[in-house]
Amino acid sequence: MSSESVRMEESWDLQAVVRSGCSANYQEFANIMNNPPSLFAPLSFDQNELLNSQETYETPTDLDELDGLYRPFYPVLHQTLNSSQNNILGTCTNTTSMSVRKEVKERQKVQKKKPPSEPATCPNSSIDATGAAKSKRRENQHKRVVQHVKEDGLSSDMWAWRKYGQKPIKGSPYPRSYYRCSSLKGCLARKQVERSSTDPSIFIITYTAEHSHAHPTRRSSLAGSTRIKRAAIPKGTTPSIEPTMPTIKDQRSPNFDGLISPTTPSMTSIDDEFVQNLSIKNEELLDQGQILEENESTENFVPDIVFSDDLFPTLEDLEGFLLDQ
DNA sequence: CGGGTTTGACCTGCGC
DNA sequence: GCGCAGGTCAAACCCG
Repeated sequence: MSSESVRMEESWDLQAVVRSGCSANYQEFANIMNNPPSLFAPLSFDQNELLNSQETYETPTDLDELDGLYRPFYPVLHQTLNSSQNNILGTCTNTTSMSVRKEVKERQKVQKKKPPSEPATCPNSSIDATGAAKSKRRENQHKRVVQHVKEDGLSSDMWAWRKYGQKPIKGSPYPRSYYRCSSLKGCLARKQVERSSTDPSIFIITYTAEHSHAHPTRRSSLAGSTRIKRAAIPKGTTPSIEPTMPTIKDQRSPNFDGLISPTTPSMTSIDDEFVQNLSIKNEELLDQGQILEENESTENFVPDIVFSDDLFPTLEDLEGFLLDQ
């Protein structure tokens, strides 16, 4: 990533702080400014942390419990993609830093302070027609899958998302962005993306509700979906947020330029192109020496899926595995 | 013209 | 009941 893009990102984050007026810790923020996150740090999960956490921190590693819940949010490739972007050549990482751990713990504290609520029994669930919408809203909030990813993992989900809002979050210098599924009108799937306040190199993605449709089949099948657009910026204003990335390559965000992502908003099935792009990206990462650095602590880390040459000596093997999922 | 982002306003739940 | 914070809406705008 270029220094220019770093500056751009920094300035947008700063604007987010200034404009939102939230109580940012400026010393901490200054530290962040002085130590910009590595964009190519490996994508990761902290397995134990996520396993230990409560309902709002479900993760793909808790597969037994989560499977039914998790699948609707992710295409078959989700887990493998995350792993592959990260570990495709057999590198495992304990991704989540201690600071993120701390953040999670603190959030858990907040959660515990709240009276326990049964996910199945929504307080608003037995009311009138207007209450139905509220009820659904609340219910959606119970179905959450939280994921921590590094920046280069942000493009790893294959649904098409449309941003519909952004809010400054108390206690965090970074705003939270809200996305809804744009593949099909009426789809309730939601996605929130926010940067970790304690480890800016990590993004916290929260999926809520379920997709009410199957994946669009191929990118070419969705009219307009592959168009790359620049965000509309009203006259007299400047972008106030970090370059939000999720599935749409944002042309204002140079750090995504030149990166061949295995996914695009509407790309939802495994095909030759996907496998090829996966391979290309991996080679790029290798060339740039961006595969996992060994100095990350690996304590508590249990890899979910490890990709290696032994497991998948050829792309056909990998593709076959992915198709089986 | 369709589909994307931005952003202020509004709605809702929750804690005090 | 009030205020805060999070989530959503919708108008304005942009781009191909």
